Amino acid sequence: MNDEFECDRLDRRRRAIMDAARALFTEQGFERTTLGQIVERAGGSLATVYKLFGNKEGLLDAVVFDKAVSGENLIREFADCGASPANTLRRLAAVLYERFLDPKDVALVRIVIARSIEDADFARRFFETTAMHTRKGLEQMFARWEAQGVRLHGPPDMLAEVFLGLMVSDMQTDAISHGVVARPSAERIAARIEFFLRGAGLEE
Amino acid sequence: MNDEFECDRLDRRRRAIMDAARALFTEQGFERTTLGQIVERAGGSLATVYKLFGNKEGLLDAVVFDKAVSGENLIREFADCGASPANTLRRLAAVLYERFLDPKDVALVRIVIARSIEDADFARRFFETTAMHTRKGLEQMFARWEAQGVRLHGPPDMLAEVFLGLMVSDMQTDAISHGVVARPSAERIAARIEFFLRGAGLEE
DNA sequence: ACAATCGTGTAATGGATATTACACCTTCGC
DNA sequence: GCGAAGGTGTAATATCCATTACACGATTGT
Repeated sequence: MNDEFECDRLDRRRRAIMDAARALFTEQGFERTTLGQIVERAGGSLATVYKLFGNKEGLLDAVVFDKAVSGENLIREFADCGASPANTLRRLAAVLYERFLDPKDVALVRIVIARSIEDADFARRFFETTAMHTRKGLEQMFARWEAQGVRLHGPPDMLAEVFLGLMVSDMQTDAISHGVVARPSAERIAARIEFFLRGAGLEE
Repeated sequence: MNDEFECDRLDRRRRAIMDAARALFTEQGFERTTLGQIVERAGGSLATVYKLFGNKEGLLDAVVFDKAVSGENLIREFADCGASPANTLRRLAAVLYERFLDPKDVALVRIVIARSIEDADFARRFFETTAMHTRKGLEQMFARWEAQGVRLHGPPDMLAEVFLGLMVSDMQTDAISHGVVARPSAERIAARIEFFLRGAGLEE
C-alpha cells in the first residue's frame, strides 16, 4: 500500500505541476513564465519541481511530450473501415481539422516553434512524433488504395503532402500566427475535398 | 552638406545595428539576445541604440517591419503579362517558393510567432502585411480571370487559399519547424501545379 | 581654431528569476 | 505513538540584463 500511495501522491503532484505549467506556458510563453507562478498555481513547492523535473527545461519537455498521440493509428482506423476513398477522405478531413486546429495543440506548436530557435533538436523530435506520423499514415493509406487498383494522379507521398497542405496547412499557419482560428464551415471543407478529389483523379 | 552627412552617418549606424540585431535575433531568438551582444557586433554604443529605437522592443519592431515587401504588386505583375492562366501559375509557383521558403524570411516568421504568444497584435500586423497581401493578390488574379470568361471550379477566395495551401503552406510549416528546408525539386513543383490545375478545372 | 553638439564607452542601477540550501512538518511503517 | 523519509515553505544566492547616468572625445559650422 505504501508504494501505491506514494506513487499516487507523486503522480498527482506531477500532474498538477504539469497542468499549471502547460496553462501558463501556453498563455505567456516559456520564458515569461516563472517557476514561481507555476508553483503558485499548482500548489506544492519549488523543491518538488526540481526533484521531479530537474529544471525548467525538463518541465517543458515533460509538458510538450506528455501526450504525443500518434496520428498514424488514427488514420489507419479510417482507412480500414471499408468506405470508398472519396468518402474516407471526406470523413478524415473533419478529424484532421479537429486535430490540427485544436487550440490546445496550436498553443503547444507555438511554444515548440519559439523554443526551436534555440534548440533545433527539440522541434525535430516534436514534429517527428506528430505531423510526420500523420503524413506517413496518409501515405500508407494512398499506397494501399493504389495496391487495390485505385488509379491515382501522382505518387502516394506527393498525395499525402498535398492533402495535408490543401486541407489544413494554410489554416494551421493562420492558427499558429494568430493563436486561434475559427473552425472552417462545412461548405468550406467540402469545397476543398472536392478540389482534392478532382486533383487526385478520385471523382466519383 | 551637414544635414546629409549627419543623416548618412545615422542611417549607416541604424543599418549596422539592425543588421546585427536581425542576425542575432534569428540565430538565438529575441529574448536570448542581449543588447550588449548587438552593440558588440554592430559597434557603436548602447546609448545610440536607445536613442534610435527607444528600447529593445522598438528594435525588434524595426527589424521585423524593415522591408515588408508587398506580395500584392508582385503577383499583379505576373497576372498582367498576358500568359495563359496555367502558364502564369507555373511561373508564379517558383516565385512563391522563393518568397515563402527564403531562410531569412522563415527565420523572421519564427521570431514573430515566438513573440506572438506575448503580443498578439505584433503577429497580426506582420501577417497582414505579408501573407494576407499575397492571398489577396492571388484572389484578385483569379477574379480577373473569371471576369475574362475563364471557367473555374470554385470561387476566387477559395482558390487563392487552396493555391497557397497546396503549393507552399506545408513546406512553410516544415521550414518554420526545422529552421530551413530544401528547395523543392522542379518535378515536385510541377506535380503540384498540375494537381492544382486539375482541381481548379484549368487543364489545357 | 573654437565652441557646441552629439555619438560613444563605461560603469552604475535595479529588478527579476533560476537555482540551491535549510529547517520544518506531514505521512507512513512498525 | 514513534522514528525515519521525504515533501514543503521560506529564504538566500548569484547571475543576468534592460535601462539609465555620466563624462569623454570626435565632428562640424562659423
